[in-house]
Amino acid sequence: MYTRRSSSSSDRSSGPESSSPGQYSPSGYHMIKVYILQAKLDATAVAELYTLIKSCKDVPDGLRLQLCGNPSDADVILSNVHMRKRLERHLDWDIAKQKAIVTPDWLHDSVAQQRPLNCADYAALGELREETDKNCPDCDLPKCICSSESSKESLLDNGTMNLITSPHVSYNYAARYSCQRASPLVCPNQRLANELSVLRIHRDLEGKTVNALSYERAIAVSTGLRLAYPRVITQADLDTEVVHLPYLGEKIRSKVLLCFRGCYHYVNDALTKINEFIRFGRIEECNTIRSSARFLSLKAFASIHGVGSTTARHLYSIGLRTVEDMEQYYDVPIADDGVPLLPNNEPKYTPNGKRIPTNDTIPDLDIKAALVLRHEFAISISRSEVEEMHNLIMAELNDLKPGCASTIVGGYRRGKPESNDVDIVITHADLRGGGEKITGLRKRFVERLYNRGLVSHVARGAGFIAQDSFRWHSLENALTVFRLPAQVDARHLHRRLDLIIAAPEAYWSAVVGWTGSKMFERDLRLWAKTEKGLKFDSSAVTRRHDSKRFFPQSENDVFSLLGLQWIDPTLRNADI
DNA sequence: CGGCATACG
DNA sequence: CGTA
DNA sequence: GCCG
Repeated sequence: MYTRRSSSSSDRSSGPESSSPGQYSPSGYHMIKVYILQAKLDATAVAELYTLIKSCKDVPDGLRLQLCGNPSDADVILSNVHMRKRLERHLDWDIAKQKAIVTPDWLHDSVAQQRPLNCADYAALGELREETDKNCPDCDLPKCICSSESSKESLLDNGTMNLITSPHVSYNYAARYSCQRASPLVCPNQRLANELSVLRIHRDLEGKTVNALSYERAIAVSTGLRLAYPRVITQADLDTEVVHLPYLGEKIRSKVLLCFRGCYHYVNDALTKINEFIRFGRIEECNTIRSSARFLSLKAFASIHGVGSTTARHLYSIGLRTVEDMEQYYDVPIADDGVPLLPNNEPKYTPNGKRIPTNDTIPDLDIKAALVLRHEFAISISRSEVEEMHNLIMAELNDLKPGCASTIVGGYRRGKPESNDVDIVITHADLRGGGEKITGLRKRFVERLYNRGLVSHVARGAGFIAQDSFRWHSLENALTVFRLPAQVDARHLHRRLDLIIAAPEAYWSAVVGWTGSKMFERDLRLWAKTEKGLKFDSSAVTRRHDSKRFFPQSENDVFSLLGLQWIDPTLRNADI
């Protein structure tokens, strides 16, 4: 049974391991969700509060705090705003009355004593002292299932919290489209998938994209096999069922059989007529590919963000062989110690901790920058770090525009323990109708993150601080490079972050469109076209004959509009 | 033998 | 052409 | 490379 765990818009701050306020911790303290209202707090103060919250994780049996990206999800709100009028600019008064609103001192003192202190003593607004007292989460009674469950997201609450993937889907492993099958993250036939992946990458790098697509489909089928065969495939399986699987045609099937059967394979040697012995469980062609210098060079080139197979082949053709050759070719500055130098992007601060606006363009994530950042980009991102980034980003956004809802999508939502990047879909009731409102918010948000020193680069020259767009959009995305503040994470690594701003009517299409995996998305679109006469993209479902657009109101809506069974995000891992 | 996802910059 |  |  596969229970759904994270597709409501209110998963803002809910990783699978996060607790709701009603749950007990081993320490006896409840998890307290803290929101930081940034108005009247400078960047240094905010970073210090983040660090304090994070520091509690290292104290066993201590205070349990969780940074929270949205005030309505919070138990406690930290604020330096003391006037009702000013507060209402950032926070709905009805929500404020359901929270404990305290000064940052509450956090300092509570952390110092490793216990939640009495909120009333720290009330930020005299007018709300009573509510703050009443809503204070320090009560040690089970009835303290206080506040936040009641203030659940209404705008995007889609009523599909407890969907499960139909068992029927799990036995659908021979279906033609990966959006009809269940593809779990880990499959026991991993070796087969890895071998096929070598062939896929090779075909891709050599420009044979349709061949590569065939291998992708074969891999996607292999990933779905696990639920039908909860074990490694046997000879008997091969002889009966596997031969009927889609996308394992004559050529790929012979390689698959080779990989599984493993024992002997006959390659006709024209001269000696001697049968060659093939190593167990491997596809001979993969060995050739893996040891090819050209393959290794092309693969290394294409691993750089912004370099695809065409550019990789070009670089090879003009004599480049290593990424170090690329550094020379692209004039990447190298320090005395041999480490590539980043252009001087470090934000400058006033003594108050406010960033000095450079009024400059945001640096572009071009190939040169990507070369410098490649080592950091290669370091994977843990789930807790993804959540940390999300919380911080939403705290910033809700300070800029209160009331935003968001979902972490991409590999994180598919359950991957480590991510290469972070994708977040964001919406707000005010964005209905899209257009300039979305462009405006995206621009202001990225600009703010840049000025806060949280974003260092933006992909494809969208970095002009002042810039107008004429086009109408219900969805916009910003491909950025993000860094957690050094006070929050000493490594201060550059991470790739994709922000997708969607009109509310486009939200669920965007969530499905950005959850992936890549093959799952291609098959959704192919299924929609060839089987249903529909077009699916990340903003809507469109009927092809009259262009009528449909706006799904839940994730399940997307699937049912397309005539598909809902599949849990963790079973959409149709790629390796 | 034609099609293979769709959109954006 | 490259990225999602 | 595979499918209709």
